[in-house]
Amino acid sequence: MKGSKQIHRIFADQAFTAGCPTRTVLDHVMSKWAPLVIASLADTDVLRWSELRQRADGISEKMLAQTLRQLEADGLVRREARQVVPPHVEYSLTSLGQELAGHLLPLMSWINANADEILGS
Amino acid sequence: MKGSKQIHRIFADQAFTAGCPTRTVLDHVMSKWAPLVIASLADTDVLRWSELRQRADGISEKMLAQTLRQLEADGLVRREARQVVPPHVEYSLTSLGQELAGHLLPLMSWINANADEILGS
DNA sequence: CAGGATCCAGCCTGATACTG
DNA sequence: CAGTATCAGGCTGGATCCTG
Repeated sequence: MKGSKQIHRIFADQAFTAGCPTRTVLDHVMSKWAPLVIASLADTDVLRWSELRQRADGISEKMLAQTLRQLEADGLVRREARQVVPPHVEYSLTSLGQELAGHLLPLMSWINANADEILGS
Repeated sequence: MKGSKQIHRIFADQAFTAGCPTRTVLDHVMSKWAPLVIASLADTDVLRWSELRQRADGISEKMLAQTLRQLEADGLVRREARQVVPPHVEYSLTSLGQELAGHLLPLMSWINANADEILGS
């Protein structure tokens, strides 16, 4: 038998084939801005719209809205709006989102540690 | 002091600001196809072009070429071509690429395990 | 403050053809 | 087998303006 030395058998069943649910979620999580939003919320627990715009440096309002709505629909981010004037909306991670962040943050830390070497080669 | 309960301080220095090297690497690693290519190589050690096309289900030849060249330039993937007819080219992860895969595979495993719950909500 | 609506540029994809 | 070249089309993402 060949290639059985790895622990993580990612492509075992029908995972990560085109159109598969796993692929859909992968595209959501690996989208351009989702990692930054999730990491920001993991870092600070609760953030408002304007704070998220600063953390995810360079994001447009459109993409912040789109990313937040997507993450909320996926049950990864919780949105709480207080009915006041001016509006006050708070975003935070759900427990599922925190689980995800537990895997995402180490990856981003590694990128942070190795970015210069990667681009320097 | 606020927000000091997390271990991973992702946004500590100037990391992940727009145009920063960390952001560039993040975009490479989190691109649409790079995760699938890296996971495929982590799974099977050595793969040829046609095998990679099957693993990264749905990828076009153009994007496979682009993704492989990017990963090779970043020092994450090694390309070895034997000068024979017909051509025989092998792709594998560098040690740096294997390090990355070590963080990427758990994330993808988690996605595989939770995809249905995420999309079902 | 927290978005929604709109328009436009660029990237991605798909198809096809060609090369060593 | 392992790609490169080209072109058309659709979709994503960005910039700007507008609203409760």
